[in-house]
Amino acid sequence: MEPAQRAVQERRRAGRPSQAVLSSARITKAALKLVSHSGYKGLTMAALAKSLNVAPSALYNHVHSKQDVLLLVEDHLMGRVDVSAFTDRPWVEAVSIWAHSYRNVFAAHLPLIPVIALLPVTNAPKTITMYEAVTNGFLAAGWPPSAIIDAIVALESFIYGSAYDANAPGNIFDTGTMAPAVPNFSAAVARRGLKSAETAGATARNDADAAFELGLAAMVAGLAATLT
Amino acid sequence: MEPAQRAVQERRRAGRPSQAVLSSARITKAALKLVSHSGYKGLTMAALAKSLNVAPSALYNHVHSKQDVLLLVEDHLMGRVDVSAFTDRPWVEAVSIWAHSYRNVFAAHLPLIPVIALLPVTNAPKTITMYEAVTNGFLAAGWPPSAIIDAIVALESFIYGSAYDANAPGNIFDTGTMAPAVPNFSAAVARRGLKSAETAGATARNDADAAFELGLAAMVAGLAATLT
DNA sequence: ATTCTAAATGAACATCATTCATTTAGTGAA
DNA sequence: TTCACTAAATGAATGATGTTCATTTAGAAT
Repeated sequence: MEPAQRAVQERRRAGRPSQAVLSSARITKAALKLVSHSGYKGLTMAALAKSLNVAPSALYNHVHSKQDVLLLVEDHLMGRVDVSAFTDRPWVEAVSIWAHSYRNVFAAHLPLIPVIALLPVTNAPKTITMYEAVTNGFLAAGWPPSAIIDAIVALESFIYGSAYDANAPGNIFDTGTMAPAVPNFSAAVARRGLKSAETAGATARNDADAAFELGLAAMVAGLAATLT
Repeated sequence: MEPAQRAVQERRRAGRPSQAVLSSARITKAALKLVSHSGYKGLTMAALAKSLNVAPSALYNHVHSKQDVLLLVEDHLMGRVDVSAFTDRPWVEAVSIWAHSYRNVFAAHLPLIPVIALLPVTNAPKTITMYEAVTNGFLAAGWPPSAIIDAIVALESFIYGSAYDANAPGNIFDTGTMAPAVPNFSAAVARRGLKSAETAGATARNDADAAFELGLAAMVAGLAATLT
């Protein structure tokens, strides 16, 4: 059998191969595929190595740690966040489109949120590019440069928290045996999302979506008000 | 030596002791002390057991998992969140006081955020009590019950994200070698927080605080506007 | 007296990320 | 050409950590 058609089961012999087997891009794609199949619980260095037909220790020639792998995945996913509206739509609409896209992408990748929120963007080119597009949208809308980053951070904070909330179970506010002790909260939970005349046209598909729409509209309106 | 004055080094012999050594309350307090001394990295079941002068396996007679320990700690900390303003202050001010307190408490306990955001409150009495107080404040301000939970969830989402951001390193937006490729973002980062005439009176102690104040004011104003 | 349950010990496990010695392939300098 | 150096692979070992299980002991219930 030709080396180029090496079967998955065959062992490669020790030593540097003529053609490099691994690369950041291959590791990123394999990690993403692994996550989509088995979730983040399935994303272990051993499983990642196996999916690349490589020994686990080989990965460490390309990344310093598993955190590095997560950063690669994070940056790749950031390319899926839709910033296109910042070039041709009004600021309020563009922010909404961006925020929805951003939340949707990372709601499916919760374990990356600490990575995005805490690690410098220095080695995340797609992330940096995303920020440039957003910044341009803010500038075009007349935002003073000194306030833009704070506004973006505020919106991102809400987006990250909303990504978590999108994964909350339906019974998250179940008060159980304490219900009689907290009647007003229990009643509010029971009435959550009941259509009123005003909200009859709303389109939220579930509770988490409704909370996200409400909070996003509020923050965007509040931020827009600080501009005038 | 009396059993009551047992030294830390002595081993207890196997078998059920006359007086129970462990309890949820003791485990909670020991976990909290451990975290305050060594952080969440230091909160291992082995270290927790050692601090209680107990074998690690003994903990599992009182909690099902480490997640359970985190839930105990989370609920205990929720008692530190200040909801007092909801009884005697205007809604806008009360929400601000509550949100600041909430963020400050959990910014020091980041690993608990997934626990709060994803686990049912059913076994977290202090958390439930906190929600009742907040709900009462919303009701007193004239909020319709059907909208209260969504509003609380939206605010909490922002608070959780802001707790993360409060732990971000100072160089989180360092674009490094990509700076020339993203000039507007880099400039906005450089100008972040520069005092303008309008913000000259602001009191933010650092960038994260400034973003939190901006976002909170925006969301509170936006939410208040939906009431009228 | 006997049985059952709760709560402790201590040993063992399984899972993981990570490190290290070793091997092999290419590259650049002497 | 030779030699040294670096890059990239293997495979074995390590250390940390959460968790389980058999066993022991104490008190409560039958």
